[in-house]
Amino acid sequence: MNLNAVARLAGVSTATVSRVLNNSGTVTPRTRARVLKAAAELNYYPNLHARSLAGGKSRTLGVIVSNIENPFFLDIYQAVETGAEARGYEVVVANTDYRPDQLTARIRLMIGRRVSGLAVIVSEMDPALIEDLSSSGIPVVFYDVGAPRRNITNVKVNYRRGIEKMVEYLHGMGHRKLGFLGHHAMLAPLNERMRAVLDAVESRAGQMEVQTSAGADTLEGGRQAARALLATGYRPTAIVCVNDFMAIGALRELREQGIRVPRDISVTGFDNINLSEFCFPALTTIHIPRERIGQTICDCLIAREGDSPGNREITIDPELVVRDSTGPRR
Amino acid sequence: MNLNAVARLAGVSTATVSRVLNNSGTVTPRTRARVLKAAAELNYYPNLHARSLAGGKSRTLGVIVSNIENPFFLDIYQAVETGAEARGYEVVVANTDYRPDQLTARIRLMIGRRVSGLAVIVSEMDPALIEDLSSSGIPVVFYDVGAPRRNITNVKVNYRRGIEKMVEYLHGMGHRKLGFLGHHAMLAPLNERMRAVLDAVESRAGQMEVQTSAGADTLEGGRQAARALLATGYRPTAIVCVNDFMAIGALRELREQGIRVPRDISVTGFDNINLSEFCFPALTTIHIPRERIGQTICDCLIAREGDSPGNREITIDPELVVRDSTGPRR
DNA sequence: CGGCCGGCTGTAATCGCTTACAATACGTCA
DNA sequence: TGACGTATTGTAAGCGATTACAGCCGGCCG
Repeated sequence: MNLNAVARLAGVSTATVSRVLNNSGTVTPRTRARVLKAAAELNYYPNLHARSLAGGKSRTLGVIVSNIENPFFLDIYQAVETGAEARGYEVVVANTDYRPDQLTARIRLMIGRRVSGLAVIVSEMDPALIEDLSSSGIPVVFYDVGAPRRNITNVKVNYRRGIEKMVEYLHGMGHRKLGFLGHHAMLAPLNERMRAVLDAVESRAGQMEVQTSAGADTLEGGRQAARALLATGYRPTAIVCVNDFMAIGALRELREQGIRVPRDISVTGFDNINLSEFCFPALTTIHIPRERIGQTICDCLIAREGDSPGNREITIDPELVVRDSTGPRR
Repeated sequence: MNLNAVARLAGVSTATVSRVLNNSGTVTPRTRARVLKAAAELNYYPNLHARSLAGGKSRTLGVIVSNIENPFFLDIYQAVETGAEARGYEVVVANTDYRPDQLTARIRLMIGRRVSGLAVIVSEMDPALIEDLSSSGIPVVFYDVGAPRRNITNVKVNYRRGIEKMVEYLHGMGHRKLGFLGHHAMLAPLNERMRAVLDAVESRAGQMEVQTSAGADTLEGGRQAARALLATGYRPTAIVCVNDFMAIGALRELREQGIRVPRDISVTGFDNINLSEFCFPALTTIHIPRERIGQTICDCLIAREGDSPGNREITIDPELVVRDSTGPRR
């Protein structure tokens, strides 16, 4: 079932069929109707591969995330999708599970698909890959990693600032012994987020201390990280989690150990995913505007005529949201 | 950056390059090395559109879901992804938000992409679309809707049975006044799930009664549906939710109204998503084996040589999982 | 020494579409 | 009536791969 078949049935040339189907050029209403009728009759759907091959553009955006199970990433994907749809673009999403080899494979795949723009929302990036992408020429947005280049825009969240607000808040509530729960992808000692916590604590040296623990970036991972932390015998009065998703896992572990939150231990998240309001107790967290990030990504990737893509850096300043999972030290 | 460029740089023909890149045919180790070097040097990534066009196959599976925000759908998608990856296939996912027009558009898109298989995991289907898909000839799996055809397989969960188990369990716990929380896509009076509840209650006529309420298939939707139900003045002793996701929303509403679960009201979910163990109280629910469903879908869509696709119906019998959100009536 | 065979490469058709350019038709105006 | 501009349609050259088929070359056998 191809253009040719439709053309034959309608008694016109393929060019005309193409024009009708794309609303381009000029076509008599009569012919247009004939063509549409033929297409419908044959149950014809244009081959999009052929279309992008011939047209040289795919009208498709790629989104690569570390863990689509974590609502934070899902929200960003959905925001991009919304923006893309409004502009007549498709979105394809891929997951890396924090695995560097997967990241490489996914990026290859996206380049192979000749996406017209690519958003890479992952925690760590091999510089070689950045180089690859940069030289590929397609507009790229990196989230939270890398530096602007010709065709590369960076969206950064000021995590450091967010963590500082959080630690300051906890300090103000009298907390001095902290726990920090991260996920494995953050084990790298120079990880931005972990560093931010350590630095924030160190800047109040002598007053505060912190111990860290890690698990997978899942509910269960958060639970296990909490369990591991407590199993060491360390007794923090507040546990800072790298994100809300893991915090919810931690909440469960504490609940099952009979530790009351926030009475015995305060718990904080990060991201302010919807779920953070629906868990019990509702999480104190840091708000990251995922919707805005998604829009920004679209704006950068789908550059309007004459707009040059890339070479910008956009920073987002996160805000503290206090709910029920934190309270004064007792 | 195309095959031709690589061929020229390597001093061979495009056919040879193609053979090297696909590990097909026979190529001297020396030439192979030259080609690979040239490809690497040029930063060459094959154009997948051209590839599927020429090859006539896309090695891509499509998955269409109603609401990817609901972990139930996400889990199925991920399971399909896992199975597909193991077989060297890609997966593209699309969301309908329960909108029939979106469903049509997404199916068109998938056909346009010439996916080699399509899984449609949505609640309602226009028969015309089924017809369309059937005649398109691509292997299709419908979840929970439609009937087997030449190239169509059906995976069905015996909801009726699941709901019956649930109602029976609640009845056994002494509950007589039920509430049912659904989502809007189920408002259609002949909806399978709602009917199952009504039937289960009616079969115990005179003893049990039920009132229903609906919201969006989101956390907030569950909360609002719960609020709406209670706002009518109706006081059920147990609330049955159409799925876990909405149940978690309902839990929040009850908590905020000072209604204790399960002391004052029991709450049940459906699906047994991971979250159902992590919310508070942990949900009594019905287990739907998402992983197995995903595998089954892969098995059906990626038929081995000589295997004829479609024309089967697979039924899954769900199981009751009792946790902390339900208890005896008081 | 000629013919044949098998391993390696190259040539060119093909996939289904877009699009620049050519061709045709038709109405208008002098 | 003939020239001409405009609106509509057709012709055919790509887009970047795959792949059937043909060609070439060296070795082996009779």
